[in-house]
Amino acid sequence: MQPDTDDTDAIDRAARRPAPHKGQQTRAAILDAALGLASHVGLEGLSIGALAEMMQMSKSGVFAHFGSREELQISVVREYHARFESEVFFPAMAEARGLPRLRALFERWVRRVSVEIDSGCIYISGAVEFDDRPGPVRDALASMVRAWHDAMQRAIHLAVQEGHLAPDTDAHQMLFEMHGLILALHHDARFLRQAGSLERAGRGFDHLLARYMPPASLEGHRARPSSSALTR
Amino acid sequence: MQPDTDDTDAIDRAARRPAPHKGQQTRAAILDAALGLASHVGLEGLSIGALAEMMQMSKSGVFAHFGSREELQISVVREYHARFESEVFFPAMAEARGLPRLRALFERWVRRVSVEIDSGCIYISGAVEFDDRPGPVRDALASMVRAWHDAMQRAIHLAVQEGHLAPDTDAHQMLFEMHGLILALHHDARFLRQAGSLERAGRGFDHLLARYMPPASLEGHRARPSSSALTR
DNA sequence: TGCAAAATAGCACGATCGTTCGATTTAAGC
DNA sequence: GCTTAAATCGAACGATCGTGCTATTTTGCA
Repeated sequence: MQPDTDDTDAIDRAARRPAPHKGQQTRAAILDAALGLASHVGLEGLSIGALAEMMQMSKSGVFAHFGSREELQISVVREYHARFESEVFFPAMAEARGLPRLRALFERWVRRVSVEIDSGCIYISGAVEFDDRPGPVRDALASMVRAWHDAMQRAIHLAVQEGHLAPDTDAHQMLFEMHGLILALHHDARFLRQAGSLERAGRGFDHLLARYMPPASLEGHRARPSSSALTR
Repeated sequence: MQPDTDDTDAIDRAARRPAPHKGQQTRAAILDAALGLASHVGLEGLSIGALAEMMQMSKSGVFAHFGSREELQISVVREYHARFESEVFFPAMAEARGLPRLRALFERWVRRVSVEIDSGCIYISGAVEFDDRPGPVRDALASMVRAWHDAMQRAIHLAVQEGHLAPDTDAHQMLFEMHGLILALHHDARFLRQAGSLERAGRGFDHLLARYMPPASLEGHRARPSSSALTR
């Protein structure tokens, strides 16, 4: 998760001039509403008219803050990314490297998705909406998802280095299987409204840990992958 | 997968009268085009105008066959369901019950999704599009996905009965994890355009089989879950 | 071959969409 | 407080959407 580079706009707006700042406030407020709206109807369903009504503003007033619908969508994606980072990534990085951090990452990821059972995850819905739609929105979405996956893979590698996972662990493969659990959780809980999905995701993660555990002994904290906090 | 009941329309149109049948032909042709279109732009992106242009027909000519856009969407879902059944479910049912059948189900499921890397799976995209949109389209979609999941769970139960899987296997849990692999495949291959996703799905399935294998011996064909045809 | 019915076309409607532009209000710095 | 720039509004445009209505063409059967 690289720090948002090339955000020259923000610099322009925030720092370079002494600056009027009322615009930024309402822009942030609009973005907040847009995020909530997009969570329900998707990035494609996001309409400036609906957003304006929700903000009690005129369409053109909202529009002026972004210059185009596409730029609005990209801004929403960036905003989502920032929140995801601060709710999932950064807190988990405070945990000790290795298994504790990996577990924290997954738990917070799951918690985020399960909170979003009522609102939808933009990474997931966006992936489906834009998998066939080239353009800057798709690019922004993909690069952020990739950054997140890279971060997860680094955490897995660290866990291998720490001896918490088997030395022959295929990090990409393990990430694939973890991601599958998240997607299945989102599908079953949000679309099928199936109870118990949260617990199934947690159990699935335990299965993964058992599978990728180091061959034997060597460490003390084994005997069972010690069910994650999610299944409690 | 119950045989489509309550399709009184079809009876009405096909059997009750000696019947003109040109309409049904073009209806089928429209449905075919609609399926292809919806695979790319989603059920929500499906527009009668685009469909008419693709069919070289007038909008109202297309419209008349369905009576409403919603009915068109439902018809597309039903058509997709029928094809899914005949490409995945029925052929796999020809395999011997237990592990062979379960393997065939998963392999054909994966093959179907991987063929759809260029066209998109309507079950998956539809789940995301309609997870927040109550109505008959969502109901149709959900009931068919549920039917498919039930079928998979029955196959798992049979594999347990045959002694091919551990007696304490949680069929729902295993299905959850299998479904996750499919969703991760769809995401990584279609959205991220990531090479090797197919193999990762196959390997993930092997991991699942290893995990849910019966405790020890008793059967001869073990020593390793024998990599599925997908990883070859 | 003629006739009724089915299939399709053509046109118009109201709604909503993103976007543009000029006027107007509001905020910020001297 | 005045002034200038930023922020917002209001109205309109062209496009596209689903849908209804009325002709017109095509089809299937006697």
